[in-house]
Amino acid sequence: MVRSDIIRGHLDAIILRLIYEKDQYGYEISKEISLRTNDRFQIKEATLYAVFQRLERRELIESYFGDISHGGKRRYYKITKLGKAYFKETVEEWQEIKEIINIFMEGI
Amino acid sequence: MVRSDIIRGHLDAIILRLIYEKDQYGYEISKEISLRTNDRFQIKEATLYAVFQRLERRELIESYFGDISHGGKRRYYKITKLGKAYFKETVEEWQEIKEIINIFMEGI
DNA sequence: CATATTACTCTAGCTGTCAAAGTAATTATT
DNA sequence: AATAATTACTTTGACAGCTAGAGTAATATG
Repeated sequence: MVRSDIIRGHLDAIILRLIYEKDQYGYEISKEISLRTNDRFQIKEATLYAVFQRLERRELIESYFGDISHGGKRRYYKITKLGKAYFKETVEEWQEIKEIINIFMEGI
Repeated sequence: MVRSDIIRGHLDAIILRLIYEKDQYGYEISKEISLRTNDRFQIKEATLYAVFQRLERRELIESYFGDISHGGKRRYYKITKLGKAYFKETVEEWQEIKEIINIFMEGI
C-alpha cells in the first residue's frame, strides 16, 4: 500500500477519471480504485467524500440520487463539461510532474 | 510552473537527493532545483526550511555552519546513513506511484 | 432476529505548504 | 561613504487536504 500523502494532489484526477467513464456512486468508486490498483492503493472513505464535495463545489461534477441500492441510498456523480476539460489538463500536467520528479529520482 | 500541492509529498525526496550528492546549504539547494527543472518548479523559501526541520527531526539529515559566505551565514546539511536508506526506499516507492497514477491517466 | 454489508455524512485533529515579515552579512552601485 | 541589491536564514500564522472515529440508515444473510 502506498502512502496516501503521496497520492495527495492526484485524488481529484483519479475520481474524475472514473466518473468520466460512467456515472458512479461513492462506494462503487472506492471498490473500483482498490480493484484497478490491485489493492496497492485504497482511498479512505472520509477522503473520498471530501473529494466529492470539493469537485462539486468547483462544478467539475454534479450529483443525483439513484433509486435502487443494496444498502443506504446511492448518490451518483456525473462529470460536467468543465470537469472533462479539467481532467484533460490534469493528464498533461501529470506528464510534466513525472519528468520533474524523475530528474531527482534517477541515477543514484 | 507546476502547482506545489502536486509535488507535495515528494519534497523530502528531492531535498534528500541533492544533499545525497554533496553537503549543501538551503539557498544553494533552492537555486539548484530551479536550475535542474528549468524553472518548471521552484521551491518556496519557507517550505524549504520547513523540510529541513522535518528531515533533521527525523534524523535523515544533520546540519553544521559553514565559515565562508556571500551574505548571511550558511547552514550546511549532510545526509545521514538513515537518510540514504530512506531515499532509496523513496525511489522504489516512486516507481510504484507512477504505475498507479498512470492507471488513471491513460486511455482517454 | 442478529449480524454483516452496503452506503453516506460530519467533526475534529494533524500535517504540509507558504505569504509575510523580520534579521543580518556581503557585494555592487552611485 | 551611503544606498541598494543580493545572499542567507528564521519564525509566525493561516489555510487546505487527508483521515480516524463516530454516527445514521437501509438491505442482505444465516
